[in-house]
Amino acid sequence: MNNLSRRQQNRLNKQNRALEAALKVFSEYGFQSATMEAIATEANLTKPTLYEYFGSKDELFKAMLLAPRDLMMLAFDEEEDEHVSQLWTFAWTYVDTVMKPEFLSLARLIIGDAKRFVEIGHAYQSSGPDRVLEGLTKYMERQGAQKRLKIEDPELAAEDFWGLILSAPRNKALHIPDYAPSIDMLERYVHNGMKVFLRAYSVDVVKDLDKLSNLIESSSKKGVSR
Amino acid sequence: MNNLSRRQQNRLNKQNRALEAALKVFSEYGFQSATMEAIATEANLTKPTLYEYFGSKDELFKAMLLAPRDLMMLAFDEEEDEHVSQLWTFAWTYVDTVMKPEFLSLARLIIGDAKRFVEIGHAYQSSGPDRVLEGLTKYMERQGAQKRLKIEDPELAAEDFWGLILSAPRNKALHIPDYAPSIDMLERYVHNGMKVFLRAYSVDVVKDLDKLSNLIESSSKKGVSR
Amino acid sequence: MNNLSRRQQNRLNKQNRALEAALKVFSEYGFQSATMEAIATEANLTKPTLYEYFGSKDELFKAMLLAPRDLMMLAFDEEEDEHVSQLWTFAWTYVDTVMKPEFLSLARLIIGDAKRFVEIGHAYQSSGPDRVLEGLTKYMERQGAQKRLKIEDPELAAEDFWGLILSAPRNKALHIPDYAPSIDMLERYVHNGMKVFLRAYSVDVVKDLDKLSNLIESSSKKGVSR
Amino acid sequence: MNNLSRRQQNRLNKQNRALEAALKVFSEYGFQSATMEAIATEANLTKPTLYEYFGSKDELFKAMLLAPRDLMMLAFDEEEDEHVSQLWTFAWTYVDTVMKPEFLSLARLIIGDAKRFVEIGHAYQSSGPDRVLEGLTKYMERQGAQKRLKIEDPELAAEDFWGLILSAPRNKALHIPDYAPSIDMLERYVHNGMKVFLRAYSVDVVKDLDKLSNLIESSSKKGVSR
DNA sequence: TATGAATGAGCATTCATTCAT
DNA sequence: CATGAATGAATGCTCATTCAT
Repeated sequence: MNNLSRRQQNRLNKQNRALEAALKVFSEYGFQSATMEAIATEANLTKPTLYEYFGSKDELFKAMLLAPRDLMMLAFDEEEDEHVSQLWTFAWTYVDTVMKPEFLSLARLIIGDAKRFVEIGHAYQSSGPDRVLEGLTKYMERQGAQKRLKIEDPELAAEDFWGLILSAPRNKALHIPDYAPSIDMLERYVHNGMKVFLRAYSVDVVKDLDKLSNLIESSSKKGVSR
Repeated sequence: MNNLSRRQQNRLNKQNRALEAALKVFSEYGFQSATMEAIATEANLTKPTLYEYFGSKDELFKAMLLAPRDLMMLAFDEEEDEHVSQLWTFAWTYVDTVMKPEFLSLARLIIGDAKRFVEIGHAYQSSGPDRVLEGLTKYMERQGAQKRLKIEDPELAAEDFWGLILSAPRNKALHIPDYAPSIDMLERYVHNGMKVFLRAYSVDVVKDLDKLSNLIESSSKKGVSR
Repeated sequence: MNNLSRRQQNRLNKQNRALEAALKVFSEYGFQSATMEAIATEANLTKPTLYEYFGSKDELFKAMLLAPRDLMMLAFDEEEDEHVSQLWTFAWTYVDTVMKPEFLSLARLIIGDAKRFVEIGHAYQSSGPDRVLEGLTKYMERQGAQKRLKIEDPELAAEDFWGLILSAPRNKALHIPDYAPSIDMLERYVHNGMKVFLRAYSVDVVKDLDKLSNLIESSSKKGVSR
Repeated sequence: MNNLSRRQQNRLNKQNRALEAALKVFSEYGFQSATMEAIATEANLTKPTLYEYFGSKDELFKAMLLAPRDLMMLAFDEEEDEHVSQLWTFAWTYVDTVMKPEFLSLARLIIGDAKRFVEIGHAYQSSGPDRVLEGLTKYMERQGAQKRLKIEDPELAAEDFWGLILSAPRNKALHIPDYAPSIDMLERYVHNGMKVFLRAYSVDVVKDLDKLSNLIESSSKKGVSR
C-alpha cells in the first residue's frame, strides 16, 4: 500500500475528495440539480480535473454510488448459540446504519434515478440489501438446522425479519426527509419487530421472549443501547 | 356534472390531459430532466397553455402528484367475522395496486424529490400510506376487541402486516425498475406474509392457518387470484 | 355632444378608461415592461378589446401620449401691463404642472423611448414645450414692443426664462425619480430665476426687482403662493 | 500596467468590448429591448461569457453606465483673470460633450429607466451634472470674491449659467433623437446665454459684453470655433 | 361586439463539457 | 498534468397577438 509513488497517492487522494464531494452534493441536490461546479468546489478541485478523472457527470455519479462503503458488520458468530441476542445486535446495527440521514439520502438518490441509471440500482441492490439479506439468510438457515427457529424458507424468514424491524420507519423517512425518528421510535419498532418475529419463528417461544425482555430491560437501564 | 359549458368541459379536458402527460413524462424522466416542452407535446398542448393552467413547473408537478387517484379499496366489512379472508383480500388488493409500474414510478418520483418538495412527501404520506394504515389499524383494533387476533398495539400490528406482505418486493422494485415481480413471486410474499402474521397474532392459530391454506389452494385452482 | 348614441358613449368611455390605464401602467413600468394584460386589468377591459380599439401596443402607447391633456393655462392678459406679476404667475403655474410626478413620469417615458417612437417625441415637443414657448415668445415680443423688457430675440428670451426657472430642478428630477423638490426648493429656483431674468431683461430693473420683492414677500406671508 | 499576464489583458480586453457593445446596443434599443444575444454578438463574445463577467443583464447595464467616462475638462485656470473667455471656453467644451449623440443616448437611457434603476440615476447625477456644477459653483464663488461677477448664491449662479447655455437645445434633443443641432444653432444658444448671464451678473457689464463680442467675432472668422 | 382561451416567437439564464495555456 | 476561460445547447417562462364562441 505504501509502494505508490507520491503522484499516485496524490491522485488517489484527489479522487477520494472528489467522490466524497460528489456524495455530499448529489445527496443534497439530486443528480440533475447538482452541478459539476459545485462538486468541484466542494472537493477543492477544478472542473476539468473532475472530467480528467471521471469523464462525465454520469460516470462520476456511478463511481460515487459504487464506491465501496463499509455497510455494516454482519458477522454472526457461528458458534454462538444465543440467537435472540444475535438478532438483537444485528437489528440495532442495521437500523442504526440504514436510518442515518446520509444513508437515507443515498437511497433516495438511487431510487429517484433508478430509471436513468439502471446499473446503479442493480449494483446497489446486490451490494447492499442483497448482501445483507444473504448473510441473514444463511444465519436463518443455520438456526433452522439447529432447531432454534422454525425456518421453512430461510430467505423469506430473513426478509420477514427485515420487514418487521425496519420497513415502517424507513418508508416514512424516505418520503419525509425531516422525519428524524427518535431513538424511542426506533426502539418501538425494533422491540416489536423482534417480538413478532420470535412469536412466529421461535421453537421455544416462551424462553426466547423472556430473553428478549431481559435484553430490552437491560438496554433501557443502560440508557441508549447503541 | 353535465351543466358545464362546453368551454369548461374543454378546459377540464385539457387540464386532465396535461396532468396525465405530466405523470407520464415526470415518471419517465424525473422532475428535473422532464421538460415543459415534452409535457406540452405529450399533452398536445402548447407551453403557454401549461403555464396558464399551472403557473410553473413546480406547481404542475405538485398538481400532478396531488391529483386524486383512486388508491385502493380499503373497506373491511365490519360485520364479517372471517378475518383471514378479509386480510387476504386486503393484501391482494393492496399489493396489486402498489406494485403497478405506474404506482412505483410515482413513488420513485416522490422519494427522489422528497428533499425539494417537502410538502409533497407529507401529502403523499398522509393521503397514501397513512390512510391505508389507519384503515388497517382500525381493523386490527376491532379484531383484537373481538378476540380473533392478539393485538396489543393495533398500529404496530398494521405496520407488521404491511411489512410482511409488501416490503421486500416493493423495496426491490423501487431500486430496480425493470424488476417486474411475477404473480408467483408476489404470491410467495403474500402467502408467507400472511402465514407469519397469523402465527404471531392469531388467537386460534391452527384454524386460521387452515383457512389460509384453503384460500391459497382455491386461488391456485382458479389460476390468478386477481 | 349629447347626440351620441349610448353605444358610442360607451365606446368613448371605454377608450378613455383604456387611455388612463395605459398612462398609469406605462408611466409606472415603462413601455416594454408594461404588459397589455396589466393595462387591460387596470382599465377593467379585456385584452382583445384593447386590440379592437388600438390595434397594437405601439398604437396604444402613441394614442395615450397624444391624448389631449390640458397642459397649463398660458393666458397672459394682453391688457395687463404688470409684466412682473404676469411672469410670476406663469412661472408658478408652469413649474407646478411640470414638476408633478405624473408629468415627470410621462416625460421620462417619452425621452426613454424617443428613438423607437420618433413621432411621439415630435408630437410631444410641438404640443408641449413648443406650444408653451410659443405663447411665452409672443408675450416677450409684446413686452418688447411696449418697452417693458429689452427683448432682442423674443424666442431666445422665452427660452432663457424657461431655462432659468425650471431647468435645474427638472433635470435632477428626471434622473432621480424620488427627488421630490420641496416647495422651498422650487421657490428658491423661481425667485432666483425671475431675479436674474429681470436683471438681464428689464427696462426698469430697479422697479421690477422691487415689484418682485413685494411678490415674494406677500407670497411668503400668505404661505404657499399657489 | 504592463505587468498583466496575457490572460488578464485578454480578459480586460473582452470586458471592454462587452461594455462598448452594451453601450451601443442599450443606447440603440433601450434596456428592455436590448438582448444579451445582441450584445454578445456585437462584442464578438458568447452569452455565457457575458454572464461570466457581469452576472446578469441588470449588472451589465449598471456596469456599462457606471464605466468611467472622461466627462469633460472642467479646469478653470485659477490664476487667469479673464472670466469671460473662461466661461466661453467652458461653455463650448460642455455643450460640445453633452450634445454628442452618444452622450444624449446615454442620458435618454438613464432617464427612461430611472425608476427601475434608481442607483443609476443617483450615480449619474453625482458623477455627471453634480460634479460639473460643483466645479462651476466654485468658479462662481471665486469670481464673486474677486468682484468680477456679482454672485450672491454661487450654486444658483452656476445653475443659471448651465440653464442659459444648454437647457433649450438639450431638452429638444432629448425628445427628438434626430434633432442634430447645427453648429449655428448651438452658437445662437451659447452666445445668447453668455450675453444674458453677463448682463445679469457682470460687475462691469459693458466691458464684459465687449469682450464677448470679440470672442464671438474671432470665432466666426476662424469658422467653427471648436 | 366582446371575450376566454390559445399560441408563436423570444429571452434570460444555466451548465456540462472542452480548449488553450 | 492541471487550470482558467470559454461555449453550445437547452430550458423555464413571458407576452403580444389572434381565434372561436
